[in-house]
Amino acid sequence: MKIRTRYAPSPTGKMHVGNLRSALYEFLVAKHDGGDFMLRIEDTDQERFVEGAVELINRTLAQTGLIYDEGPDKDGGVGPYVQSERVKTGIYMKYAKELIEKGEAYYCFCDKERLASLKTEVVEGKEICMYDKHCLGLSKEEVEANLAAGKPYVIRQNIPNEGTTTFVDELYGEITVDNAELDDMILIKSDGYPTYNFANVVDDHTMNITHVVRGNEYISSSPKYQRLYDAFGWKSPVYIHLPLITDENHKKLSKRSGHSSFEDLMEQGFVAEAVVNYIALLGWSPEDNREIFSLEELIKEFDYHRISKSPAVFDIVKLRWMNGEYIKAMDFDSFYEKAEVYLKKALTKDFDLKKIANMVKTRIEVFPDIPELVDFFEELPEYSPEMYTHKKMKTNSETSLQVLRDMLPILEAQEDYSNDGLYATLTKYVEEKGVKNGYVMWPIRTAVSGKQMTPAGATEIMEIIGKDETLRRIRKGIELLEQA
RNA sequence: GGCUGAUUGGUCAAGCGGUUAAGACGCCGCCCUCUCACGGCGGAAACAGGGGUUCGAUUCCCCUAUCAGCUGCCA
Repeated sequence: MKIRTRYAPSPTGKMHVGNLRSALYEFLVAKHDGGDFMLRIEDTDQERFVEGAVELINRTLAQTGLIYDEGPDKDGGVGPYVQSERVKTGIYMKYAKELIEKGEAYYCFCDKERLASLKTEVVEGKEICMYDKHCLGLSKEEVEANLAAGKPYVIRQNIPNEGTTTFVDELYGEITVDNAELDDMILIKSDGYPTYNFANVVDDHTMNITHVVRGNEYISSSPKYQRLYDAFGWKSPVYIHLPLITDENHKKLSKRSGHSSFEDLMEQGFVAEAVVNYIALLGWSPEDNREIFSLEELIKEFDYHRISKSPAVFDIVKLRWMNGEYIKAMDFDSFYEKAEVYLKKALTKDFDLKKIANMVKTRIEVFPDIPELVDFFEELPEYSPEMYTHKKMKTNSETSLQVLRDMLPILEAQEDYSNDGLYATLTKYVEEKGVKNGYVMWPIRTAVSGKQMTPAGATEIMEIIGKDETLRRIRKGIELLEQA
C-alpha cells in the first residue's frame, strides 16, 4: 500500500524549526517509499487564525522543496486541504452524530459557570478539571428538548472510567493509559466547528493517511484518538511521534526564543538547503556517518526507524558550520549571485568584486559575514601601531618602520601592481635581507589593511586597491609608526 | 499534583549483552601559510544515580533524580 502522510499546521504564524522538521519528516516518510505527501490547514480555531499564515506556510514549503502532492485548488492546481472548507460539507457533524448513536459521544449543554465550578485543583497557575459526565445522564427526551429550545451545546467523547486504552507508536512502542485519566474531550465546539482532536482523526481517515507523523506533544492525546478510530471501526494509522526540538536551555522552541523561524533564518543569510539538511539531522541519523545531504539524498536514505526518541537542542553554531559547508560547495556564479549584495554594502568604489568574492568564499558561514570582512578595501580603518608587533613574524614597530621605509620607494617605482608582480618584488627584498616572508609581509599587510586579519595576503590586497591607495596607506603607516 | 515519555562528552549523535564507547560541531595544540580562513594531523571531553537479571551491562527490569510534553469549546 502506498504511504500517505500529511503536514497539518494551524495557520497561526511563521513556521518554526520544529514545524519545519515535522513537515520534512512527514515528507520524507512518504517520499522514501514513493508515497504521497499532503498539506492540510487546521484552521478550526477561527480566533487564532493569522492573516497571511497560509501563504507563509506555502512559501516555506516551496522554498525548502517540500512539495505536496494533492489537494483541492480553485484554479485546478494543487492546493492544501483546508479544514474550515471541509466543515461546510458537514462531514465532522455527520461523524459526530454517528458516534452519539453508538454511545461513544454525547451532547453536553453545560455552561461555562458549571464547568468552572468543576475546577478543583490549581497547578502552576492552571486549573485542572475533568468533566464529570453530567450530561451523559440526560435522557433522550431532555436532550431533544434542549436541542429544540436552541440551547448551545458541544459534543463530547464518552470515555469509560474503567479499563485502559493502548495504542502503538512505531518509535515508542506500546503506550497504555488508564481510561480514568482521559477526559471526555470536546469533539464539536458550540460554534459547530470540530476541535483539532476530532477533525484530525476524521481527516486522517477520510484522506487515507497511512502514517500519522506528528510532534511528541500529541502522544498524550493519542489514546483518545485511538478510541475514536476503534469506535468508528477504522483501521488506525501507523503513528510516528517526533521528539521535540528545544533551545539551548532545553525549552521548547517558541517565537519568543527568537531566530528560530525559517523566515528569520533566511533573513540571517542561511541557505534553505543547509537549514533542511541540518534539521534533518536533529532527531534522525543515517546508517553511516555522513552529514551533508541534499533533499534528494535524504529521500533516499531516510529510514524513519532511525528517528530518535529524545529531544534535541537546536544549535545555531552547528547550523552556521553547515551553512559554511554549503557556501564552500557552491559554484562561483551562484555564490556570487548571493554575495554581490553584501559585497556592495561595504564596497562602493570601483573594485573587482568577483576577485574579492573569491577571497571571501571559504571564510564565511553566512552571507552577512561579508561586509565586515571586506570593508577595509573601501577605507583604511583607524588602527593602533601595536598591530605591527607580531611575535611569530618577529616584527615590532621598529622593524616594521624599517620595512615600510625601505619598501616605499620600491613600490613607488613599481609599475606592475598585479599580485604576482608585487609578490615577486616583495620576495626579492626578503631574499636580499635574508629574512622570513612574514617579516616583510606582516607590516605591509598591516599598513594596507589596518586589520589584524584579512581575507587575502598583502600583495592581493595591494592589487585590489591599486598603486595610489597602496602608497597612501604605506605612508600613513610610516607616519603612524614614527609617532609611536 | 496526575499521566506519559526521555536521559551517551558543552551540543548533535552511533551503539541495540562482551567495543580501546564511533563520528560531527565547538574548544585546544601542531602542520600548511604573505595574516585569517580553507585543508591536514592530533588532543581534552560522555554512558544521571542506586538496585537487580546475567559469566558479563551503556545496552534488559525496577526505584530515585532531572528534564520535557500533556492535563483548553488551542493545535
